Amino acid sequence: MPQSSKSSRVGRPRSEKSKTAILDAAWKLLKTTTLRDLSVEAIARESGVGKTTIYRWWSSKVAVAMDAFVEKVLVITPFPEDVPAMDAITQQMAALSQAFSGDYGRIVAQIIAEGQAEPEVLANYRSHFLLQRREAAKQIIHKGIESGEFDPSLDPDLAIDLLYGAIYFRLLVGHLPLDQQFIEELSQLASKVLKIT
Amino acid sequence: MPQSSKSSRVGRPRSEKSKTAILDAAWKLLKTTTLRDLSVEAIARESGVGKTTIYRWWSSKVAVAMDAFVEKVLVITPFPEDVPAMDAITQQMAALSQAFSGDYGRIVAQIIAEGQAEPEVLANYRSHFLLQRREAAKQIIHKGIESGEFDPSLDPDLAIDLLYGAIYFRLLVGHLPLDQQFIEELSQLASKVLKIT
Amino acid sequence: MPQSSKSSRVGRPRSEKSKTAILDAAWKLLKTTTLRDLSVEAIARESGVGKTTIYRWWSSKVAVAMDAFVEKVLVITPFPEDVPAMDAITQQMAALSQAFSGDYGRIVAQIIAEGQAEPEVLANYRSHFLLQRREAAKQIIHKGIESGEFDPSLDPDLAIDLLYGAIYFRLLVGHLPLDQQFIEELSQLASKVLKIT
Amino acid sequence: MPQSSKSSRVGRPRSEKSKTAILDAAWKLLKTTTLRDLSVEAIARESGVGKTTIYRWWSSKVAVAMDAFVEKVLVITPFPEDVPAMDAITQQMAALSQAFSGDYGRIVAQIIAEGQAEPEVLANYRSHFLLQRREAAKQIIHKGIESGEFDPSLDPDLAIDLLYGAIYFRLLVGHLPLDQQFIEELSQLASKVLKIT
DNA sequence: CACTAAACGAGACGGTACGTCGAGTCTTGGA
DNA sequence: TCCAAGACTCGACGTACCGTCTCGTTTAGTG
Repeated sequence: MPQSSKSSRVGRPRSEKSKTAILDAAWKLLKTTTLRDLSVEAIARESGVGKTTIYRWWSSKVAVAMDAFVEKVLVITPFPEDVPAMDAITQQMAALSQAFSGDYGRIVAQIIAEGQAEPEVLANYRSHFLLQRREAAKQIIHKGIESGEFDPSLDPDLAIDLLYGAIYFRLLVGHLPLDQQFIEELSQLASKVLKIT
Repeated sequence: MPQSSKSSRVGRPRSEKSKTAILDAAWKLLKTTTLRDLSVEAIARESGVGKTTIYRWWSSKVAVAMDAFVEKVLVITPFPEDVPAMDAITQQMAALSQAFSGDYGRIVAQIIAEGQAEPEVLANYRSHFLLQRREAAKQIIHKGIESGEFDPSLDPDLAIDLLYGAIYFRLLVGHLPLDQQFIEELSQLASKVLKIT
Repeated sequence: MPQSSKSSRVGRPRSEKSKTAILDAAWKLLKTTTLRDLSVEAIARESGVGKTTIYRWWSSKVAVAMDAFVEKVLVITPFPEDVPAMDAITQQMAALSQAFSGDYGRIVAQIIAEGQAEPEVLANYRSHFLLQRREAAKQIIHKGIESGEFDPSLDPDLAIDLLYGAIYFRLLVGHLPLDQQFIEELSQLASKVLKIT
Repeated sequence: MPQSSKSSRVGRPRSEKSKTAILDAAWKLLKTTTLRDLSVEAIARESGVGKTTIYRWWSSKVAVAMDAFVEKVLVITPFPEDVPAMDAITQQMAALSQAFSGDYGRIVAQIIAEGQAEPEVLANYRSHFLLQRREAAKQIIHKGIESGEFDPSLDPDLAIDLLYGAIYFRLLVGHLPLDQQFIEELSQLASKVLKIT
């Protein structure tokens, strides 16, 4: 996207003011309605921007929502460093569960929901958020295996799916809460999954 | 809703023909579009029924879809009986993964997706599908604990969230497929989660 | 249009209230703006009616304007009866000129203008207004010929085009006013055109 | 606008290339669409010119169209000289009718149409085209009166409105064609209007 | 057997949002 | 200072569905 360097340098440049107004408005609206009920029209109204301007830069309301989301919450839930692999995993899972139990989670859930009808949205979610976190998690698992802490026969992808799948499952289906007790028990069970038996 | 017994017995009774026409039409449409793009208007058009009739008996298109879904797929993926607990679990997970990798899965995913904006839909999903299967799974886990096969310190809910969460995670986020390899590895890892170490 | 008698009698009947609200609103707006600047959106807003309702019954804003116009001014400028043919013509021309010098004329001019881009509009104007008046005028000319008052070699169509063409010319091009002097001189010149020389 | 003589001589001079590109593009587009459907945007696109440049020199698309029109067709339908007044009139009317029955007429009609909503356009039409022709016609009528050919009691303006009004009437309302028969009968009737009885 | 009352199909209703187009204005860098 | 390019706000377009509202028409049972 940042075709920075040389590319088209003629014409009026994109207005940063409009861009941030749009993202701010989207974010503000997202906090009070569902992504489902959000509309491009409302974003335009709220941000004082023409609808055309939104459509010029984003393909749909969900794309706007995703960008707004990225801007606001990108830095959340990093993996801790310089701790044993097991601790890094459990601490990050705890942080994610925590984050998912608030606004952050509600919006992630809605993005994944919209993604069921728009594959491109889901693909964006994966490439913008999920994959890099999975990569980080895999690194840690590998480190854990190398240090003899984790079971070398593990498939890291599957292990991640189990541990994080539990979090997403509760987030999306809502049959049980992402509360403190969940976090604690999950950490314990994670040991069983990851460590050598 | 089923004010069965005594209540109002006067007036024209509900038309079974319309009911099935509606559910059939909904199901047919669901196979070619998304639940998102399904509309009450289209169901009415397709089934040759007045919109009013649909709204008289269902609160939304998702409610219709869920009923259509129930009618068609209720009997899928039972837990096998008279086998060791571990086998019962893995066989059922395999069956569910299999089912989720086709139309069944696509529609479940869309129902959960719609549920993000309509809590009542999600509640229906849980009460109509999820909970009874979770109950069955818990029974089996308890049986496994009693027989000394499974770890008695397990929280069955959490164990289920890990194992089935992995399936739902892949179904909803689509980062990896619900294929044969997944099923096999999942079964192996399930042992680690459930059995005594 | 009035498919009165038998035709489709199912479904909710058309709302007379909406119909008149639409025509009233259109007429009101026409008095303060141009037909060009009139919009379906504005009519809907002003009449408190959904846009769909307008589009259900009319093909464009001009069609609405024409109907509004018909409703309001259909009865204007009839040919007087029981007077000599010459007087009938001149009196009606005077009445028309008068009418055309006000709102009535402004709107007729705009309808004809819109008609330049939409042939169907022009066709409607001709069939709803023009032709019946021309027929009436022809009748009178024939009567005048029979009574020996008018020149029997006249082509009534052409004569009408000259006399009324002058009125429309001034209306549409605006180079000279449709004032009292015009009316008087036109009446005199009409004699020359119509009578036996 | 033509601040001709001395005024600001600094800065980049107006590009003749752009000017002709604009007028050519406008004319080309006019031949395939209506003036109504013509847009500044399309002219800019077609001529490879910035919209700003068009707005810098013309007030609207109609102004451009009029200029394009002037450039292309100004020299049409002069009054013949050195013939009897009656012949000069009828020959010119014939030529005008002829011209009006083709592209020329279609565009004139559309200019007058646009003029209903933009008075300035109509004023331009009158000053650029109509008035000079009317002046010429009046000259001829006066000549005819002086030569004893025409009725001295005539109001030339009114006479012109009758004769040319018939042509404009048919052009703009389209109820009858501007064909050969019309031209012939119009010439005959013109005699009756103009000559001494 | 007539009467009542609810369900039915049809389809019109007031709305909201869609995604697009063109209007006229503004803001760059280059000529 | 002009020009092309192109981004800007604005307002209207015509369409699709929403959920509600009449209509006239079944289709039972009840009196």
